Amino acid sequence: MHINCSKIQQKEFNKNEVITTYIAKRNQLCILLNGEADLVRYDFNGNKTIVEHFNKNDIFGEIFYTVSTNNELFVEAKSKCIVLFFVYDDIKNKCKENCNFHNELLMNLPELFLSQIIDLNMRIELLSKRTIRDKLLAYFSLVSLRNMSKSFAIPFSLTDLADYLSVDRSAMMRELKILKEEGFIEKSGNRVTLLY
Amino acid sequence: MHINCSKIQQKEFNKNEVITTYIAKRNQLCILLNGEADLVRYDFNGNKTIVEHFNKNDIFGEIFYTVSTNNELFVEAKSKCIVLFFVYDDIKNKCKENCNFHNELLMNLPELFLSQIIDLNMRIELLSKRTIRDKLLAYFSLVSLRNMSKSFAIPFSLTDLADYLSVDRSAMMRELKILKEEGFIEKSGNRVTLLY
DNA sequence: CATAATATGTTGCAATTGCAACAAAAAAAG
DNA sequence: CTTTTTTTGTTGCAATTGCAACATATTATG
Repeated sequence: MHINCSKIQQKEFNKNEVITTYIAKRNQLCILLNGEADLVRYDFNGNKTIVEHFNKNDIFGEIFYTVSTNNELFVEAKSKCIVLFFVYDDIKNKCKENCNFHNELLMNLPELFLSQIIDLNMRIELLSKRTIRDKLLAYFSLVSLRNMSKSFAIPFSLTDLADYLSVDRSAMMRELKILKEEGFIEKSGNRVTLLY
Repeated sequence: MHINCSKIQQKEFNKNEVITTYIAKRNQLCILLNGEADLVRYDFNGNKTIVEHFNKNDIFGEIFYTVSTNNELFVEAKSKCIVLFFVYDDIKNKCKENCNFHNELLMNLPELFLSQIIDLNMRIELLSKRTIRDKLLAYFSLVSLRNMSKSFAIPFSLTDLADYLSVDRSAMMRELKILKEEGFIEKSGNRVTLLY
């Protein structure tokens, strides 16, 4: 697909490159056309949180954060990525060049936003679990549902999973071990099988 | 405003009444025209979480939860509420009665969804804080920003605030006391002043 | 206004979690 | 194929948190 609108930018990123930093002034909306990326935050204690994990066709950008969070937020490529950059005002107010791209995006906006909301609500359900065990089990049942199988590969390194669940890695490893010992799960490498 | 479409329902609720339960089959979308309400979840351990707190013009409903969460979710009126009930398909596929209401809602959907996303992202930021102290401080700074003042009333009971931050109430009370003792905040009743 | 129900405030104790530090394994880089 | 870097796995210990059980204050309700 060829982009004929001067206001849309398409860029490529290599693994570990920063795709964008949230400055919350430019009203940027991005679409991940290809690859995987993480939205990452470091708080003032140096704790890293993987706020979201993006796959093909996921959207992200400053427009989702108005109130300043005083923490640095940035999106990092986890593999080779192709990203489209829009300015939200050009979508909302209809691009003057009246290009297909902007119009089509405007049509799809509700569906895109809706799937984003669904993702965020699942995220909140995970984070609101009180213990590491409950977070792990909730996360596993989610991935299991997605893959429609009791056996699946965690799409994260375990280090990243801890940052995603917002818990200490070593404490999470300990809990994983206990879950194995108690016969709730089987695990080898990043492959998990639910035994319940 | 008079509703001329037979597919839209408007209902009133008294305090503590259940406005809707999420069954995730009816594709329901609701708009809170008046009052305040909480989206509440109880997990299998009996822990209550206030997932979201809704004010006038906020939206909620099943459409935001597709993947079954196996936990009971319901919306509870915290004061007298007036609520509009839509079915999302009637909005998306354009209502056959071609009523103003559905059309207008369709127009506003992106903005409504967007503000929902912004709310959810702030929620995630709170929940991903590692300690009760950090959750409290992040929450306070949020309310402070909203009210544009270092001094503000918490719009929750403290019991509800604990359920909102997903922490034990007594542990939260303890932390509040320590924050007072260490001179970070002043607090009397549900009125808090930030001293930093 | 009396009574019931709910919310606030407190504490000891046990369980969970985070931190620090390390060894071993695996993956990436040259 | 070596070397470097990152990830996994483990543990002791300290800090944080949750639980249970209260007393008191405040708010609803008849």
